[in-house]
Amino acid sequence: MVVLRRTVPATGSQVHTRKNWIDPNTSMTADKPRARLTLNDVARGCGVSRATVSLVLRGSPLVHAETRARVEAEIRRVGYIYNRAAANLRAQSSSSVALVVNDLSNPYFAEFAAGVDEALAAIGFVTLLGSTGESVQRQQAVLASLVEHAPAGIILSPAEGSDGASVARAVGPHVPVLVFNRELDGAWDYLVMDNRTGARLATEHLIGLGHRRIAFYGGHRDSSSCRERRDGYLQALAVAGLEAAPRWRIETAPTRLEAARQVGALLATEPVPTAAVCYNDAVALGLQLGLVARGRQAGVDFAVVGFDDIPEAAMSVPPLTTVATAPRARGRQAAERILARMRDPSIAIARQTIPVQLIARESSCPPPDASGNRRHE
Amino acid sequence: MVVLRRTVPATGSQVHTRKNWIDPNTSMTADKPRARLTLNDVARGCGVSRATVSLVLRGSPLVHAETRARVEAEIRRVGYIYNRAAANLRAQSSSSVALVVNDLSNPYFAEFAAGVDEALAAIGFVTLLGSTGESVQRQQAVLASLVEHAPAGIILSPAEGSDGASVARAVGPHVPVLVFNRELDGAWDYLVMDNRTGARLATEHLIGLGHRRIAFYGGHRDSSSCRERRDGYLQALAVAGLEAAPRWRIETAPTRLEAARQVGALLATEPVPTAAVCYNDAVALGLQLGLVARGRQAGVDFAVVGFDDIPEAAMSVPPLTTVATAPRARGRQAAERILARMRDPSIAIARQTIPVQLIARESSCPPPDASGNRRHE
DNA sequence: CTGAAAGCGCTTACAG
DNA sequence: CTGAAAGCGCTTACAG
Repeated sequence: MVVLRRTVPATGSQVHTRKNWIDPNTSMTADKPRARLTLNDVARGCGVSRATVSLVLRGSPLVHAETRARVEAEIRRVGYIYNRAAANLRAQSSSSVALVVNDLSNPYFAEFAAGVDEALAAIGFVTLLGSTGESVQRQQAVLASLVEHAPAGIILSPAEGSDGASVARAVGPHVPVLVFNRELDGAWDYLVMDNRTGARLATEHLIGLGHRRIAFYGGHRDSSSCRERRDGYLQALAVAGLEAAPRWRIETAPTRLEAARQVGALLATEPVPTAAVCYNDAVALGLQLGLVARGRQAGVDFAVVGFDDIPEAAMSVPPLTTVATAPRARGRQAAERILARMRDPSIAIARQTIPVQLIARESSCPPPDASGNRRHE
Repeated sequence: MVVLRRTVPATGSQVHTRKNWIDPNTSMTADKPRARLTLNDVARGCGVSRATVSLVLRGSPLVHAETRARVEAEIRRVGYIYNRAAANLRAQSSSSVALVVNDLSNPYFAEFAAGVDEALAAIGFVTLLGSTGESVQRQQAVLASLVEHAPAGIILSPAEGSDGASVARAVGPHVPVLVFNRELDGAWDYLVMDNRTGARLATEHLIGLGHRRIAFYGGHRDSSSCRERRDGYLQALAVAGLEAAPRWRIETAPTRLEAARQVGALLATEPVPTAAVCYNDAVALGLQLGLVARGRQAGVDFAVVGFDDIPEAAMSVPPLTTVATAPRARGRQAAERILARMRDPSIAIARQTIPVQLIARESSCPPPDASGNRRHE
C-alpha cells in the first residue's frame, strides 16, 4: 500500500545541502571541501569529459591507459565519492536487496542476516534491513518503506499471520520476493528448510535409542514450520508403530522462557514421556532448564532434541542434540537466489528446500529403563 | 578510499528495465503493468501536473482538498510506488543510515541493530547494514560501499585494530559518523557505555558480599572496553584496600568457548580467587561452564559477575549477575544522535556515556567461608 | 491553487 | 578513444 501524505523528514532538505557558510567549529576550512564532489569536478580537475570519468569508474576498456591513470589519480586526490543512487536512477539498476525478518534478536535470524549481507557485500550490494517484530502492520509499513528504495529484491520471513495478498500489494509487481522460513498464501519463490525430514530424523534418532514414549514439545499450531515438524515426528512414530498421544504434544510460544514454564504440563501427562522432540533449540533449552527445576536432567533421565543448531546448542549443559540448518549458509543462498532472479526475471518461481542434518550430542540419552550404552561424562 | 574499476553487476542494466515483451509465464498480462509507474503516469491519469502529484505525496497544504482526493485515489488505483532515491537525489536529502557492526551474530549487536532499525523505521528511514567480521580490510570495503549510497550518517562499531585516519578517508568529510562501543583514534562523535563505572559496581558488589580475592576474567588487553572495565575493577579494589594480583587477571578471547577453556588457568592461581568480574556475559557464561566441568558451581562455591545483560544471562544456570546496558535502547539512542547531527551538522561532536546498572542474580554468592546469608533456591 | 521549466549526479547511445 | 546531449524520476522556485 502506498503511504500517502508522506512527509519528508522535517529538515530533510538540509542534509547534504551545499554549505556556503564557514563552519564555526573548523578553522582549517580549506581541507574540508564545502560540497560533495561530482563527476564534473573530477572531469574538470583533469581536463576530460564527464563521460570519460564515468567510463574509467566503471572499468571500461574504451579509455586510454594514460587517461585512465590520470583520472584515477585525480579521483584519489580529491577523495571523490561515487553517487550510486544517481547511477542506479540513470541506469535503471539497483544495488541493494531488502531483508525483512521478524526478530533480529533471534540468533537464528541474526546468523541468516549475516549470511545475506556477506553474499551481497561480496558483489558491492548493500543490505536494506527491516524488522517487523512479528507484527503484520509493521510488516506492511516496513515493506512499503523498503520498496520505495527500489531494492533489486526482497528476502522476507513473513510475520505470523501474514496475508499474501497484502504483501503482494505492498511490494508491487516489479520486485522479486523470496519467502523464507514460513509459508505465505499465494505463489511465491520459497527457501524453506526440510522441516518434515528434520523432525523425522530427530524422532528416528530417539526411537533408535530405545524410546517408546516421545513427546513433541513447543511451537504454535498456526506456524507452518511447526506443523511440518510435527508431521515429520508423527510420520516417524507411525512407521515405528509407536503411539502418538495428543497429550504428548505441548504447545508453547517458541521461546526459552515459555518452554521452561510449560515443563510441568509435559511431566504431568500419564504415562510420562521419556523423550521430546522440540520445535526448536530455544524451546529445547527452555525444556532443559525446566527439567532441572523439577529435579530431572536432560541427557540423564530425559532425552531432548532441538532444531536449528543455534550457537548456544553446542554450549549448553548438556550439549544439545539438534537438527542443523546452517543459517549463515542459508542466508548466502537466499541472497544468491534473489540475485539470480534479478538477473533473469523470467526464472520461474520455485521452492528450494534446505537439506537438514542431525547433530547428536549429550542431551539425547537412552531411556532410563534401557539397558546398556548409557553415556557418562 | 574510492574503489576504482568498479564494475556494475554484469547484467545490472536489466534490472527494472521496462519490458515490452509478454511474460510467457503469465496469461493475465493486463493486471501486471509492464513498467514501473512514475509521477507522470499518475499525473496524466487524473489530469493534473507532475508538480501537483508531488505536492500531494508530500502532504503539502497548497493542494485543493478535492484535487488531493482525486490524486490519492489514482495513486492507490494504479499501485504507484514512490521512488525515494530519485527524490533524495533531487532534494539533496537522504533517508537512510548505515550501521556497521563487527559481528551481527553477537546477540548484543543484534539487539543494538534492532534498536537502530526501530528508531529509523519510525520516521521512514531505512537501515543500511554492514558487517565487518572484525576485519579492518572488510571494514574499509564496507564503508566505501555504504558511503556511495549516501546515507545520512554512519553508526560504526570499529573492527579491532581500526585506524581512525583510514576510516575518515573512506567516509569522507560529508557524512556524520557515530562511533559506538569502541575507541577509535582521532576526534569522533562517541556513544560508549560507562565501562569503568560498570566494572566498579560489579566489583563493589562482590566486595560487599564478603569476597577478598577477586579475579578479572576474560577479554583482550588491546580492547579499549576491556581496559576500561579492568580499570574500574582495579579502582574498586584499591578503594577497598584489597590485593590486585596480576595473576588474577586472565586474558581470553571474548567468547564463551575460549572462556570455558581458560578456567584451568584461573583455578591454578595460588591462592585461588573466590569470585570473578568477567569482561562480558559471554565470558561469564563460559566461566560458569568451565567451573561445572571442574566440579565447582557458580553461585554456590564461586561468584561470577558478567557485563552486558544479554538475553541468555537471565536464563543461564544459575542466572547471571551482570551489568546492564540495554543494547536495544542504545541502538535507538544511536539512531537519534545521527538524526540530530544530520538535521544540524554544526552540532559539536561529543562523547555520550550510557549509564549502567548492576542486575544482581544467583551467580554472585557470598564466598564459601562467609557466614550468613547464603542464597538457596 | 496549478503548471512549465530547470536540475540533482549520473549513464549511454551517438558523432567525431 | 573522447565529448556533447538526452534523460532516469523526482522537487522546487517561479509565474500565472
